[in-house]
Amino acid sequence: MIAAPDRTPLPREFFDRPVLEVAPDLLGRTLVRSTPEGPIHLRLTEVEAYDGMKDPGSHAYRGRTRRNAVMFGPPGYAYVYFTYGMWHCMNLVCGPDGIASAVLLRAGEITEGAELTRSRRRSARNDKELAKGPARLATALDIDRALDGTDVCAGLPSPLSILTGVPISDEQVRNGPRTGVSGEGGVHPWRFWIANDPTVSPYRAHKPRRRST
DNA sequence: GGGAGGATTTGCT
DNA sequence: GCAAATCCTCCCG
Repeated sequence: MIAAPDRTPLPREFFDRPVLEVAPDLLGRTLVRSTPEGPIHLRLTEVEAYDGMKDPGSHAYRGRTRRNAVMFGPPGYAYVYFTYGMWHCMNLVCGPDGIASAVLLRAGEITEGAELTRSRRRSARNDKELAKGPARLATALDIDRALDGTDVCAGLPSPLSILTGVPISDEQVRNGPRTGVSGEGGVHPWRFWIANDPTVSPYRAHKPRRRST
């Protein structure tokens, strides 16, 4: 018999572990974004781990700044940053207070409230593309820096929380190099996704940008 | 489906 | 100044 999904939010202890344990364990869980129009549910299908100050791919590599301060705090909080002049990306802070590790939420499947996301994702040609990529995910769920530092373990109602759900089996987890990470930080196979899931974003190696003419 | 080029602004060196 | 944990449109095949 199949157990019903557990709708309690993941407790803080879930995030208070090494980030390389937490990242694959997040796959298949449901991120709940509560909005005035109603809840949006996102089943996580792809994530990336950023492992502390030693990780050259991490925003924490060059130390604490105002931008990345949440990464250095306690686990179970959202770190939301702005990049490329246009986009937001969301992470979940892991490990104990003082260790700047986090998991980037890269893609997922909208399982409830898709109609609330389509007006923000006009370029999506089908529902699989609504949250296929970290900035698309944040756009679909109306996530911006106002949510930086949000406690995702506070319990409902909260702007953001993660339902315990039903974890997926290890056999369904794949891993490989991180996407779009420059330099030596890109070599770590710390991107995790669900095998054969159509909402996983395509792999793209980092490409330095040329100056405009 | 994949590559090139542009968009657009913040944060840090 | 310039790079940035990206995405979109256009074009090609």
